[in-house]
Formats: sequence, C-alpha cells, structure tokens
Amino acid sequence: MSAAAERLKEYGIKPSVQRVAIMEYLLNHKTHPTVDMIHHELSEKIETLSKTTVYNTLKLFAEAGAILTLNIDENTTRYDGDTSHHAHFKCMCCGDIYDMTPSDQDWDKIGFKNGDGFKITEEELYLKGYCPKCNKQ
Amino acid sequence: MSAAAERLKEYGIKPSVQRVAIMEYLLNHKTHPTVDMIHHELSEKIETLSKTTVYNTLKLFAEAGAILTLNIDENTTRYDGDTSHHAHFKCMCCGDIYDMTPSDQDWDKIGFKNGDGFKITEEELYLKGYCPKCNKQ
DNA sequence: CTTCAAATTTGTACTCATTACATATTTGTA
DNA sequence: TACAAATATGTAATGAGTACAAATTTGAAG
Repeated sequence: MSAAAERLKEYGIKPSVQRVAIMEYLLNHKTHPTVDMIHHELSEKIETLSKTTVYNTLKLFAEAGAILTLNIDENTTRYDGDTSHHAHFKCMCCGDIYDMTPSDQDWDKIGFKNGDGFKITEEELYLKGYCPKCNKQ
Repeated sequence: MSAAAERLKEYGIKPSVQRVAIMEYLLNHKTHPTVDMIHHELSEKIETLSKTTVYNTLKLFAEAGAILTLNIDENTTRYDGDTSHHAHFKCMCCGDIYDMTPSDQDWDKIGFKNGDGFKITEEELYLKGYCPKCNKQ
C-alpha cells in the first residue's frame, strides 16, 4: 500500500482514487499548495477531477487531523501534509512558503500571562519577511 | 487632539473625519473587528460612510504599521489597533478573539533550527481552542 | 452475475469578502 | 474665488469557497 493510502487508513478515511492522489500530492510536494495548484496538477492524471472534490477532500482530511490548513496567505488557503509541530515562513517578495523548525524546548516553554481557563487545541506560528534568495538581491 | 488623531500623525497619515473615526473605533474596541462590524457601527455617526472607504483606510493604516491585520479567522480579515507584541486566541465555540500575552522573555528567545539567511519582519502567533466561558459548559 | 442502497464525485449556481475603477466631494492653497 | 490634489463614494467586477442536486462508483446481499 502506498504511503498515502496508509496515511488515510491511519486516520480512518476510506481511500478512493481521488483521495489517495490528493494525499500523495501533499506528501510529495512540500510547497504548501493551494486548491488550484493541486487541482491543476492532478487534472493531468485524473481527467475528470472536479475542484469541488479537491475542496471537499481537503476539508475532510483537515477535520480528521490528517493534514494542516494554513492561513498565512491573505488571499487563499494553503495545505500542508506535514502535521508535525513546526512554524511557517512566507517570503513577502517571492511568495514562497517555507517550513521553519523552532527549537522545541523554546517553543514548548512559551507561557501566557493571561492564559488561565483557556484550553488551547491548536497553535500556528506565522513568520513573514524575506527568504535567503530574495534577501541577497 | 484625540488619541486617534495623535496616532495618525505619529504614523504620517493625514487625518480626516473617516480616518479618525476608524482609528478611534479600533482604539476603543479591543474585539478585533471585521470591516463589516466597523462599517456597521460607524455608519450611525457618519451616514455616508462607504464600505470601500473602510477597506481603503484599514489597508492604509496597516501598510503604515499603525494597526495589525489578523488572519486568524478563516472567512474574514480582522483588525487590531494594538500593535504591541502579543498573540491571539480564537475560541472555536463562540468565535470570540482574545489577546494573549506571552511571557516576553520566552517569546523573544525562540530560535529556528533552519532560520539562517531568513530576514523575519513579522511574527503572528495564532492559538485556537475554547475560551473560559465556553470551556465551562 | 445482478441488484440496490450508501458513499463518493461532479458540475452548476450561488454567496460573500475584497478590489478596480470612475465619479463625486472635500481640502488646502494661491 | 478658483483650482489642483487628496479623499471618499458607489457600482461593477473578481475570485475563493460552498450548497446542492444529479451522476457515478462501490460494496454487500441475494
């Protein structure tokens, strides 16, 4: 079984051609793609793939916790197949989104002065600025 | 001069009735309002206020660094008149957005294992979960 | 195999946040 | 008072995302 199909099984999601293809795409492309990118690429393999299916499938994955949904981009949602604990960086020049790995001990240590009574279930750290490529120019 | 007008001056923004009113609203309402909320409230005072003006003005403020733009909400952009270093929490139950104040020394100390060559100009920490009110029920 | 219901996918129509743009109004200055 | 520059306004367009009904596929029972 492919890694993508394995991952679906792990999260209790029934596999289908479309679902496996979308999960496979996310596992193989660390570019934090948009719905359009995924749909455009996969349309070549699955001719009938509908954009609605891409939307529905990504929502299904996200609600199951099998992928992450990123709101770092102002215009459109981006998706990440890597659900491990990490931050994201968006280059304001080229628009590319990079993974950033915080030193875990630092990250885990963040406390909140007014955090009493709040139950935190999700954390997203978004960084913006200029990537090494754009920074040089 | 009102605090709002002072703030505009500080950031090199020419005051106008609309601009001062919008900045004033942001300084007095710590609720991280949407364009619609601001427009709806201020329409009572300024009858002719157009939604386009609210959009334009908020963009102007944000680009000058006089306010913050929040993407914590999936559907719509929210604005924050408090530009100090703090995080945001969204309750997945009631939808309210709270300010969270990290212990500064922790926050500032976060390092990134793969951060070389990146120039970070902005940081946004978004937390999601359940607020004290909703958590109790 | 065949049947049939449930699950999945598809395409179209729609909503709604945001932007583009042309026009109108206001402001400041000569 | 006149006039140019800056602001504000309203309408029309864009584009991401969703609702929904119809079509297709799947899988189990006979």
